[in-house]
Amino acid sequence: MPRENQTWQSVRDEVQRRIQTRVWPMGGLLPKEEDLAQELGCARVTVNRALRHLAEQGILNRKRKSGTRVAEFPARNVRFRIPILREEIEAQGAVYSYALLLRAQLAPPPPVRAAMQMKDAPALHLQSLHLADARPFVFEDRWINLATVPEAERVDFETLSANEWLVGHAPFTAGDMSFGAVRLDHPMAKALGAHEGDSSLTNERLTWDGAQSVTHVTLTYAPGHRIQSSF
Amino acid sequence: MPRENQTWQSVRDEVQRRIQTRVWPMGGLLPKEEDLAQELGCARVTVNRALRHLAEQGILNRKRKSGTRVAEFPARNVRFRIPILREEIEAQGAVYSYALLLRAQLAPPPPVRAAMQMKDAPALHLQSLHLADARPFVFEDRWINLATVPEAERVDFETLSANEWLVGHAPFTAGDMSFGAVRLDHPMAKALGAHEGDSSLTNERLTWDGAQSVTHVTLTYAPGHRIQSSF
DNA sequence: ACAGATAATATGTATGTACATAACAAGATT
DNA sequence: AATCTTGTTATGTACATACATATTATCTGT
Repeated sequence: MPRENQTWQSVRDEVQRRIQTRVWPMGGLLPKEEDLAQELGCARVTVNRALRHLAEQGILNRKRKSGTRVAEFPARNVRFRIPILREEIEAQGAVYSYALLLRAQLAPPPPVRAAMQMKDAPALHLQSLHLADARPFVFEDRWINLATVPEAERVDFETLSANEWLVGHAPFTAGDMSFGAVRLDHPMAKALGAHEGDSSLTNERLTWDGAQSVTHVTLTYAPGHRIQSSF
Repeated sequence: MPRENQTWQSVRDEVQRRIQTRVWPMGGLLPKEEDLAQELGCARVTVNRALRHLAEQGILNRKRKSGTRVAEFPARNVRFRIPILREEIEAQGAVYSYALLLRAQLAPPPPVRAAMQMKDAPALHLQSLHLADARPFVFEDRWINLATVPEAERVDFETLSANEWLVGHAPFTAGDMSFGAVRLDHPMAKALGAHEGDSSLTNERLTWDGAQSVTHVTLTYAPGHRIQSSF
């Protein structure tokens, strides 16, 4: 029996076409992989890969035994690329620079301490500014768990940003990230070269190495900054 | 020759472990799939799947012939699940409700028209509010391209939100999304039950069906709202 | 020396096959 | 009826193998 040598991408496209043209309505059940493979003239594994890909994007829901259905509400999974700050700035053709504003060693305030799940041990607190073409781009407020990364205590972070040092020295296994908006208070506005009361995008990250927290960062972008993605 | 029946997940974990423990330093070259497969006692395809997965997350860079390297700057791809508003609200245990504030048919303002790449044809303009437990959750400002979705003209959107109607009636093939922050002006603050000058997270989406734009939305969340993700 | 053809190589993917696993269904047991 | 057991089924994944494709390295003729 001749196979027509479909690629998994072509299967994906055909499936998407059938969803768009309502051949398979929202919430509807797809034929099983085996039948689909036979109909399209390819191997089941090829269909499997295509469907798995669409499921990862949130377009299909798959469950063993029950089968594959078109997602009722296409809660698409949008992916944002989160580069290191130097890269983000240089990618837009600007010159990157960095300034350390504060370096202290003390117990973090309760909310941070709770989020990082650490005892009342001291942590390293850093505040710094990342600039694009000498204009403030983002303000970084960071806590580093010295129980997890003791070497950080001996780094001065004057020339190398914690952002980059940690990437090279503190591996992590998992993390959480969130975006929000914040009204700039006077000192933050001053640091960012903006006006008090301006609105900024903030990005909060918490990383873990196993069960131990590594670092907690809050990035406050200069007003007007957006993060983008395509899907 | 006995295979040890590795799963691709176990290969992924082992690779991640070696990256973390600096067995394979940042920017370093990994052995080729074939060798790795032999070393770990599994098939090359299994290694392929594991490495492909890590590359998708931005942890590895792969290029034909050149091989696989540990990403210099681990620009991890963070995925956000973007559900329909009703789902997002009900998922947090609140009662969903919706109110249409404005419905008009006119040519969109230049920035929107440019983004949607439409002539000076009229579009459908909708403003509405989505509420969680009767408290404003997000303000929606939407333009619908009537050249692409003419049926929208005959829908009143009084009870069914455009958010949900479009999901069921206007398929799209691609889209862009961005997040930003905005300072609330007086009318917007009033609509959201907030104060003028408060800071809100905004989410802008533009969807396409092939070369034609479908809809352009700006969501303005109530102050304090954050979007989250794990990685 | 240089441009263009050619070979070598690592990843990418398609196939047939086999078995694992989750989830539901139906039947057996209490 | 409630619970436990046992099938059945569709997806999930592992393997050997073969070939495709992109990219680099090398050779070759001028």
